[in-house]
Amino acid sequence: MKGALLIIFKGLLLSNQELDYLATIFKRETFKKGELILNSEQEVNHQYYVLEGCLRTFFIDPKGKEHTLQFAVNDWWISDYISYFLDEKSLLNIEVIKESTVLRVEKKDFEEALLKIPAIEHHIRKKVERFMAKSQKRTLAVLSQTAKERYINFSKSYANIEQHIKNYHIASYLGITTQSLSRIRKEILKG
Amino acid sequence: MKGALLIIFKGLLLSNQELDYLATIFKRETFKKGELILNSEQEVNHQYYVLEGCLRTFFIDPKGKEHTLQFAVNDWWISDYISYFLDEKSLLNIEVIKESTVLRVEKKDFEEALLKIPAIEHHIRKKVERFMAKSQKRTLAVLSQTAKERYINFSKSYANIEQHIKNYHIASYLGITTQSLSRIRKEILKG
DNA sequence: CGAAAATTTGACATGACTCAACTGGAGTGG
DNA sequence: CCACTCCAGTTGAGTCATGTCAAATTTTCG
Repeated sequence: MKGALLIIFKGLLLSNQELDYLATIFKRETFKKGELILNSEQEVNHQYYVLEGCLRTFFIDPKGKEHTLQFAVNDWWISDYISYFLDEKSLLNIEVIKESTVLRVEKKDFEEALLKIPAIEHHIRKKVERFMAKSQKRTLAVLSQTAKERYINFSKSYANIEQHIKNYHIASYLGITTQSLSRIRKEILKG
Repeated sequence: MKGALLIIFKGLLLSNQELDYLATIFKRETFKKGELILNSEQEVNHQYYVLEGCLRTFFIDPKGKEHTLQFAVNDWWISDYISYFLDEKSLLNIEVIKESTVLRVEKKDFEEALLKIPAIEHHIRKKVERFMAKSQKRTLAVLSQTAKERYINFSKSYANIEQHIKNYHIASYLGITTQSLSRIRKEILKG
């Protein structure tokens, strides 16, 4: 567990005592491909750090269509952050795309750790800031780019995970149908 | 200035000494309607806290079309956070929609303050978290809702600012043209 | 191998865009 | 006080990107 913590908080100089304490609040869990590990309608009060694997959060709209908000692979955090950060009822689902090993931490415990260890609060703030800037970039992409442009950028940014995931995962991330994605790919191949 | 700081950091118990220190890093500025207060192509290393007024950040895509990312009114922060948080070149512009009074703070100074006063670091982390969750909500809205639905939700959420802003500001926030917005409104009026 | 799931293809529908013309206020100045 | 201009907003006609529905094909995996 301590090894994993060194990965999460790499760059920080934590004492052995601090690491021991942190080790008590993270629980290692393993999930199989296809599992839905979050689909409550209640507030989400935990998050996961991904050690290994691939997961996604998605939203099911009133018409039943899925929209993927985020993929998470090694060294990413994942949760329903809309619920977690705003203390609202959960809207999102988390699906395990590839067998995954994660560290689960409860909000209550994590908040306590952030208060006790200012270096971690600082580290996490920086992480959330980058997360938020990336989210804004995504909004801009959806607003300003065509489906084809978004797909091309997606392929570049997520080259490493594009193999593991289904086309309908990509389509639902890009905000298009699988049929459109199929046509876009065909068009790109033609040149 | 101290009064303004009490608004920014309301809920925090700051000593007089801390307030004096903070007062040295925030500079009050006033802008007139129509001013463009950010359109550099360099990294953005400052942000604004809005005391009074209304501003927006927008992106101009390669075809010259504007996309509004964020409106900011009283008690909001505004900057090109894509540049500020990711240390990338600026993509965004900030336009003053209504005469505004803001407090400007440099990133260097602000980061120092966050390190010196952990209570502020904590406060700001919580703020960024909510900001990020709202940004994710926006992404979901753009992906899952029709233009009409987005407009209706916008009207509800921003009822207070809808009067001040032009239709083309709203349209560029919703990701549609002014013509489409005009048609949507007509349709809504008909019932 | 065979069934189920995923993807592709075709025909058609539709929401939103583009371009261009028109309307209606808000100022401005003679 | 009217004529003029400018800007925002609206309307119309045609186009285009993407969606829908249904069927065909390919891939996956028990």
